[in-house]
Amino acid sequence: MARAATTSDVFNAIAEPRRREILVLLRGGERPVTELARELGMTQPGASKHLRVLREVGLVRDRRAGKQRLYGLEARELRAVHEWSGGFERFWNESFDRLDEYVQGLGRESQEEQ
Amino acid sequence: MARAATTSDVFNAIAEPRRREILVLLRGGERPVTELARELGMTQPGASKHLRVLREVGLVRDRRAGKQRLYGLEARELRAVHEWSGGFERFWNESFDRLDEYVQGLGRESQEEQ
DNA sequence: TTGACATATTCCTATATCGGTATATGATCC
DNA sequence: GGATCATATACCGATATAGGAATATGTCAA
Repeated sequence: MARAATTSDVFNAIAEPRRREILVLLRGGERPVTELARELGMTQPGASKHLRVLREVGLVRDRRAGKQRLYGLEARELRAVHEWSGGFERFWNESFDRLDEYVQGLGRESQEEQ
Repeated sequence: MARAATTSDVFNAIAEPRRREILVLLRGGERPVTELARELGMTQPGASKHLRVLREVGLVRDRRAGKQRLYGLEARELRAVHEWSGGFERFWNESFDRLDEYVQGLGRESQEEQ
């Protein structure tokens, strides 16, 4: 078995950095493919292929506007990612607490050294 | 070029569902590989390989405990995921607003049909 | 219809999986 | 040391990329 398809999952879709960049750019409003490609320094086919993945997982919607096709954000699915990662909030706070203890421990040690 | 390494990024590491399951399990406390494998219905080498990825991106730490090696959560890096996805919060709310408008639009249409 | 512009798809190659099986490494205890 | 338990690694196969180049599809306008 190989890695799961990028279109199988929002988590897989946003694993690719360029796709995350696209999503961030789209926060600034709808855009055609060529503009996205230009702003991100990639080829038009490259951008098109990433947008296809994003569309298949529902992170992006498209609509025709004359000769162009405008892509826009459809962020609903990102909520799942936010909530899943939020389920670990108390653990990263815990980590920081442990870090604090560690730093205090260092402080005590340096006092003992003197 | 192929897909980026799973160890290149927290986003890539958590793209794999089994790895997300492992992280969730570890919220219940440290565990040895064999127990994780048993609880998730996968082989021991399978679990080991996933844990290696998680360790390389810093989502998991390990410590020896006698004959066993205990794996524990290191959730700090998940904060980045939470914050990144949180940057889209106002957009998924917007999406719901648009959905409301859409539903109201449907309502108007059905009234017009009568 | 033809031309021009915008976008999508196809074909290609190199690469990095994921899962399974077999095996190697490591630690503990006698 | 040797046996045993716990874990990691190596090897294999099938598969799904991501990017680049070339090309196909689609849309508008005259």
